[in-house]
Amino acid sequence: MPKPTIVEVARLAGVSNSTVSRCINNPEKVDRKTLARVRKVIEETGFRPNLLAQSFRRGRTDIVLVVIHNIGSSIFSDIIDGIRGVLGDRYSIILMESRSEEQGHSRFIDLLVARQVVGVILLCSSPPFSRKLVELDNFPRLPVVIGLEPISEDLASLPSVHIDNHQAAFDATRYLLDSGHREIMFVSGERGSLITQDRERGFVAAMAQAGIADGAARILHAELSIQGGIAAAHRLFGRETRPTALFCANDDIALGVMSVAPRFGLAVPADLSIMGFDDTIYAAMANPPLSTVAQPTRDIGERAARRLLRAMERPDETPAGTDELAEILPHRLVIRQSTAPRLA
Amino acid sequence: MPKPTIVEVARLAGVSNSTVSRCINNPEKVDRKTLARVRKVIEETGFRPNLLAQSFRRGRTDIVLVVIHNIGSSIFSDIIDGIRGVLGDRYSIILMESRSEEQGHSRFIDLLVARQVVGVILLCSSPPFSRKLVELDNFPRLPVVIGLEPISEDLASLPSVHIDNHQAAFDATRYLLDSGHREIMFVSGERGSLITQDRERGFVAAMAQAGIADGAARILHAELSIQGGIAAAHRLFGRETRPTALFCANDDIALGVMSVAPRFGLAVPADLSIMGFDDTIYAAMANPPLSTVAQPTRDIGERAARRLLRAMERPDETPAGTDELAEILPHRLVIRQSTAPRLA
DNA sequence: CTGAAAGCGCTTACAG
DNA sequence: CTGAAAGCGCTTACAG
Repeated sequence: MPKPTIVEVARLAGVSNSTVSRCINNPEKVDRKTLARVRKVIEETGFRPNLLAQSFRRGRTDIVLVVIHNIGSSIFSDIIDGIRGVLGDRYSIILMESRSEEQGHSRFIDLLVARQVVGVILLCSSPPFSRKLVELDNFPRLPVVIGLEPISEDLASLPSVHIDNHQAAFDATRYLLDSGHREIMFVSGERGSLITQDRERGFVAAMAQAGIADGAARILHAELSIQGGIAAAHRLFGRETRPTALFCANDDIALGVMSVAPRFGLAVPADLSIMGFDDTIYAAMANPPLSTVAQPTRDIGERAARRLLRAMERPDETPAGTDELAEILPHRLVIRQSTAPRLA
Repeated sequence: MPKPTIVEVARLAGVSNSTVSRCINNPEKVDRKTLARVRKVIEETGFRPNLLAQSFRRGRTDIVLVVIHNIGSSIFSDIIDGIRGVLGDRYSIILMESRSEEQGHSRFIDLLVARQVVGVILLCSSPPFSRKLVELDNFPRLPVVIGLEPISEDLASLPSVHIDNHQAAFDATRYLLDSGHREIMFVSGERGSLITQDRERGFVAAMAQAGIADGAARILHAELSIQGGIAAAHRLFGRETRPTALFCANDDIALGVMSVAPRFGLAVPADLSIMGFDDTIYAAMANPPLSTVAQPTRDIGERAARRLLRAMERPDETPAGTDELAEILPHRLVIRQSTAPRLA
């Protein structure tokens, strides 16, 4: 048997389509008896409105798109929990990996332009996305909020929720300096992203404040992954002068470095202190447990979702008008056993 | 200015809506000159078909839903790469966490019933999903393929792609036995899932073959996470007789156990051999690197996608007719340094 | 190769 | 509180 439509329900209940529609969407506007009768028919027939038709007719869905870099990264898990907690009941959340865009399987723009989604939370604002979004600005504004990563230049007008990456990198570097280290290097992320730049400036500033002027020369770029960390370690430990402390742009890089260190005769933290970033669940599992910079992931998700909610509910309101464009959340140094005072 | 519709394009190009529609969907059926003219207008106006209208009209989308347990788990990353490689150009892939279902933010059924998706790949077939799917069977069949986990009883009629979990657990246990261990325990997953049962039977069988009859008594149930491993370790190491080897249902459990072992004075692998499951990227990073059972993740993704493709393209064909319902892929023992022969 | 026409399943003013 | 009617933007036989 074919799926029942609203027409069929109306016929069986002896009312008009309009009334059935109201029973679904505005039950308070319907007479109690009518409502009961219609609901009974809906129950009996197993009718469910065709969401495709509904969305089409209304010109909007109730789907929020959350873009992450890749699903393998555990840091997104908490953020998305936060998002779901805020958006959960009213909106569906679909996930998209920005990675897939890079691979050329691009549905992103289709989703947006076709108004298949009502809002977007960008948990990564890497170049391919930002450019595409900007190219879209001749289309009606779609609410977009950036979480986790600070905005790229392209997206400077969008609201965002993230930590102060400059300060976080400054604090982490400062901690290593205070532990007596001088030969510190920063294994940073991919060149060019704003988040990377922020952190690099924080690193350089902390080094400069400690009287080390060539901070910028002590920055290495790596892919933000275990592989990236391993590759960086090989470049790093092959040199004549080795650092005594390493600050890494994320925990995966730090774990990669840590796995390679023994092969170069380096013990962590005796010979080499390592500091990560993100405080993923694997940081605490490392041996030795990894010191790192924690971000309030769940909170980032919740706040990003709240801002998106506001933007979706009041599309007329200029985001800049409400409050600060960027919402800055506190970070926290988590000191474990991968860092230690420099041996004299 | 409002978004142009097909009507507007037709007017500007001096043709009918039908022709514009053909230019988009069946350009080969349109005169070259006409096509060029229409395409020019499309270009100039920036027209893009409203996918919502398109999908509604066609009664189908081009969206495939992939359900994973949670995005924090790195094992899904490769699988989804595989899926995307096969499905990528023709279909959009959206991800859904089954976790969110458990939290009650259920959009799953809506997505299916409303035909907002044309196919589903279930990378977890835990109870809430399987039950809901089964309840749906009065609705038109939606192509569904199960990957990674073997089917649950509820979903016995669906095609699936996975390793032989019974054999894999048997092989892993056998390896520990061959290394001289007798006091082996299996830290299994949550009770009741079919994949767990398969592995438990494999464990018991290997133990029995080695003359250890009480294998079933040597099974512990844990949540498939680092936390689960930590909790299991506390239960386990508090006992009087401690095992000399542990086989864990996934790498996260193994890592959790490994992180706790030192607190009980247990060195890995000297006092305790630990074997994981899945070979996630973090297994190789552990200290000592974790021995584990590798699944051909990318291949699982690709094959699941191919089966789904076939099911979507030939909806009439009974899945059972094509070939075996379950496609079994080879697993592989990856022996690193967390396992060692039992000390005499 | 092209156009006129019907229709997908809903929602939404509008009138009563 | 309810119904008749129009219409959202497309696609698809059908006729020419």
